[in-house]
Amino acid sequence: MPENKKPVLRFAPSPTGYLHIGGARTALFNWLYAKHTGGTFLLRIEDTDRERSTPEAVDAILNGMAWMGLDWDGQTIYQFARSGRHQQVAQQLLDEGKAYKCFATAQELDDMRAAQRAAGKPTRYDGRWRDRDPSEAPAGALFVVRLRAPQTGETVVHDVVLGDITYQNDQLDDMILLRSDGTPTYMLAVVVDDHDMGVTHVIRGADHVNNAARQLQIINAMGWSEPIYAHVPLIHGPDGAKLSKRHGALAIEAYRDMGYLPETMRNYLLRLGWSHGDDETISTEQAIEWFSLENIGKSPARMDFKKLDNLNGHYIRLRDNVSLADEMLFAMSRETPPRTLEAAKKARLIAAMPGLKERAKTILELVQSADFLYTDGPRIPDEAAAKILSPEARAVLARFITKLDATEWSVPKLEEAARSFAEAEGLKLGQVAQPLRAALTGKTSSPPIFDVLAILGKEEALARLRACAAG
RNA sequence: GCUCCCAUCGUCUAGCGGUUAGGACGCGGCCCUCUCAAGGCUGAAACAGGGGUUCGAUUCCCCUUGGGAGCGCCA
Repeated sequence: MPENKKPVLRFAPSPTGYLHIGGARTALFNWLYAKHTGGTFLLRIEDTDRERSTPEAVDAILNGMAWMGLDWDGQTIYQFARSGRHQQVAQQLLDEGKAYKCFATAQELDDMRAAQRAAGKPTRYDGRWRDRDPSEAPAGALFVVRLRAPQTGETVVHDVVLGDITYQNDQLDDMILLRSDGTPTYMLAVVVDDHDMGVTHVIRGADHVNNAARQLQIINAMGWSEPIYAHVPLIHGPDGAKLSKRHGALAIEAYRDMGYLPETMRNYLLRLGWSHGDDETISTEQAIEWFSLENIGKSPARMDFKKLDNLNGHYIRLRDNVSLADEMLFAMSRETPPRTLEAAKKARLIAAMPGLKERAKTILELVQSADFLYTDGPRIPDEAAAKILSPEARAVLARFITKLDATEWSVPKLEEAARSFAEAEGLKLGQVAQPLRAALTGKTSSPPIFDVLAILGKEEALARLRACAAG
């Protein structure tokens, strides 16, 4: 690329499924690099496989990008719409003798590969039509267009993360450019589109390294300049095996549904395969400032949900109370059956948020931990809370209610009341606080109990306590 | 089978010839404390193995082993 030109990046998913975690990271790296360099970030949907591409998948990818907060420049490019141009390039290659027609049938090729495999040989197209004249083919026979790839020498992929990767040309065969129905293959389409779009840097999954060599052959045949490659090692499951649905190759939106925040995902995915010294929690702004291709690691990484949880807790604590309430409401709206919250309860939720968000690792946990705020009336204690509410504890509560009723309803006064009450009763504060918590929230853990008292309000709090004390 | 890539605590990683091998998550202990968290302090925990190169290898080279990717008229 010209020295003084801004980089042009692209994310090029195929719409044959949702946007998974690996794709999201690839998109993130491209986006970050574009932001970092002031370059352009383009989105190209690789929908040349008409059988497998679906509009639903396109939506899933677009929605996933939006949720991740990754925006792109200009219009989304659909590869299929450009097939005319791809064919034009193939024709040019054909005209220049850099490509040729191959009349071998699919069955014929299957047999060829089976025989090669059986003989312990590499499975490669044997070039059977490379030097034959098309006139030798049966009249009207279908053909594919293949690249007349170099048979000697080597092709080297200069990769910023992996270094130079050298392939002997005799290890590479003549790849198909145009299928027998005349449609372009992925190999041709990527090269042509990247060239036409002015793409300078190709950041993509390491599952494409082998493709890079073949794509380079097309680039060379066309006399185009090669992009800078950065192949990012793949993400593996917790067991080190290939990421499968079972352990995390989920749609990026599944992470949203599990209660993770997009800023968490950006930070987590960034650190999975990229580093900046000892820095762990890196804001998106810092990431843009610091991101570099050189610091991408070479080895595959595994998903670690514990660490994801920890990071998510961090970002939950950083969020403002209102946006957190909105996240919770969104999560509740997706439950079956969906739940909603009236305005007064939402206000109560927001008031309680500072105490709530300190203790949650996911939005889902937040929703659960706040359930004592959604409705009025006595709580049904869970198992552990029921244990605390012994007859003695209820008696303590009954005595404390009288004092509480005469106390000014503010956090400091309430705490003061509880402390002096406990002292007078010869109890530890916990022996008063825990029954209070159990009666008020139905649980054994909650935000600080005097905050809970204050947020619930005198009337509601006393009602819950009276009901509990009465058994 | 063939081609290519990778290899530091359980996990994510720092390290770019000389370090008490650092940080983070998780795990243990202590502190704080009305619970649970958060936070602070602290402990255990790694250079896959073997050869070289070098005064000196976690670091450079080779082999082994172990992982992974690719080998479609899919992308």
